[in-house]
Amino acid sequence: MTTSIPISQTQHFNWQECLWYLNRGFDDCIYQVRAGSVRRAFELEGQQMLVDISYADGSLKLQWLAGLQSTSTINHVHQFVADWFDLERDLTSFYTHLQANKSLAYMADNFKGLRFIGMPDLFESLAWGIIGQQINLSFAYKLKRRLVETYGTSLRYDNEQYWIFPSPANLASLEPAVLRDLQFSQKKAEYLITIAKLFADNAISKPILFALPDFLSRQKLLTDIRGIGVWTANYVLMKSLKENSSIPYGDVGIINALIAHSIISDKKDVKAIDAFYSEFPGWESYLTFYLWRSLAVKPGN
DNA sequence: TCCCAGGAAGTTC
DNA sequence: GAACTTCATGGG
Repeated sequence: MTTSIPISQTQHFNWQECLWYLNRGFDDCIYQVRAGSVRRAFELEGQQMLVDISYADGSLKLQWLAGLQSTSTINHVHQFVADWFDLERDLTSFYTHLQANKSLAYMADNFKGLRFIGMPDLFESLAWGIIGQQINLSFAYKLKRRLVETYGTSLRYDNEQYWIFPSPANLASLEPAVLRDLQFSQKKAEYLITIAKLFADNAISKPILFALPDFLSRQKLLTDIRGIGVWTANYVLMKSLKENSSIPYGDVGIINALIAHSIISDKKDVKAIDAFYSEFPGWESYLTFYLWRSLAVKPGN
């Protein structure tokens, strides 16, 4: 059976752009992009599900290939997908800001309809942030795949295997040495296990973060955890909690994109970076995402 | 070989 | 506090 999720502001929605970003040359083990659709497995209350997501007539269509459709599973997956593709955003103001900047105006056309691709699962988002620290993205995706294929769960459908990110409980009891075998550094192994324990003990969760009064208090809760600095905290707040004004300071990708657009000339010029971002109040996270998008090049473009 | 990767923590001055 | 050092390994 198929279910449907409406999209706000469909004039600023381009499904092919979103799919292209998902499939932009990195090997993410957590979903599979096909022609016109993406497939992803979910797990809720011990139930595994597989959903094929496509676009038609102003809404996303979810075809349930496997797993139980109940009120709770449908609600869970719908909320996840709406967050994943930022379906409720109105980009009109963002594009106005882009067009006001000579160097970036092209993005409002070239990337039109690309929604912020989020990571709704907070644990996955934090784990991914830690994995991605200071290593190139190709290697980071390899580490993620090894982690998921060793400690995650999966389901088979139509001769394909669909992986589900390991639960905190499954990682909390590990020794760092077994992650070292997957080529995690000692520190990343320790960080990841520590965070898995915090999740397993319910010391951190989306509701806990959302209950805090503002951005800085959420950031502090995260950076007080060993292994999470400002970069990781702001990355996660942007990708998972949909903070609009989060800038992952120090991000190599952002710096390279700003240099490529002749917006800064020195990676240490924090003042120039802040001045640039101040042109996009409320859209700092989107701007960051579009800068990352600019680093990936479409064949033929 | 050398330098860089979508950093963080610890140490030194 | 700013500036190094260490971690750790793939990729160009």
